[in-house]
Amino acid sequence: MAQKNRNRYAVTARIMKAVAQPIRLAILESLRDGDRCVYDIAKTVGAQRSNVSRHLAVLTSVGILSSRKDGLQVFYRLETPCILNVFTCVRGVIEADLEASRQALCCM
Amino acid sequence: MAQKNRNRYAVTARIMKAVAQPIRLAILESLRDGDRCVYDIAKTVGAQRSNVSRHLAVLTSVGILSSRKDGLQVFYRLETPCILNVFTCVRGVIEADLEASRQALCCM
DNA sequence: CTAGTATGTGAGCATGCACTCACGTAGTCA
DNA sequence: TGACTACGTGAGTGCATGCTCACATACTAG
Repeated sequence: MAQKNRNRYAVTARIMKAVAQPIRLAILESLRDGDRCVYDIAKTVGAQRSNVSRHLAVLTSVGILSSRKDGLQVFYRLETPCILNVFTCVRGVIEADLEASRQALCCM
Repeated sequence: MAQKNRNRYAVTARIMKAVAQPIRLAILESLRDGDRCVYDIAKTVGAQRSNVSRHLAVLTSVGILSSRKDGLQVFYRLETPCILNVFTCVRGVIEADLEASRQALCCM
């Protein structure tokens, strides 16, 4: 049971780590509206293509993205769009932080 | 605008990184039902107290936890329980992965 | 076949991070 | 005051990770 939980935490952490990186978050949002090729993603995100290629590999390895080759280009696609919900989750944390800061200021 | 997004991604990634770690996920779940002291958390999670203490500091620094001193003990509390929703988000990804594997097997 | 383009990848480097050990600090109890 | 307890933290270590450069690969167009 404890072992099962440990495993569950490991898997969950692995997926979250794949997402918990600024460039990779940008990549995910750039794919929100449909498939795009590496060159295109790199331009939007503002990073080097070789670097973006590695990030895409990480996201693909945990099953969040899938790729499809079309001629010279490789198109990446959001396989599990539900991952974008983490933005909402984290937004909750950020807003709570802001609220806490506001309260702290009010009481001074 | 692009700068603003970059900043947003950085903040989001920082919070997600704070959570994307097996022990810290275990800590969060152990606090689901109420405040607990460090010694207690360490016992549940199965890690050394000094290590747990550091993890607690990380989670506190991003505003997810808050601490309260009571005599010898320090009690930690889930300040933003909504962060537990990430478990649901990631569960979606895991289940999609499983489904994909199943489909792949069926087609063989 | 040749030139050119989009992508992936090995190597190397710098940085960050998780973990442990040992010690310091703050509080309790006799 | 002195022994004990819960907690935090500096220092050191080993490993993971992000980035870049250069090159290999796969495909297209002429």
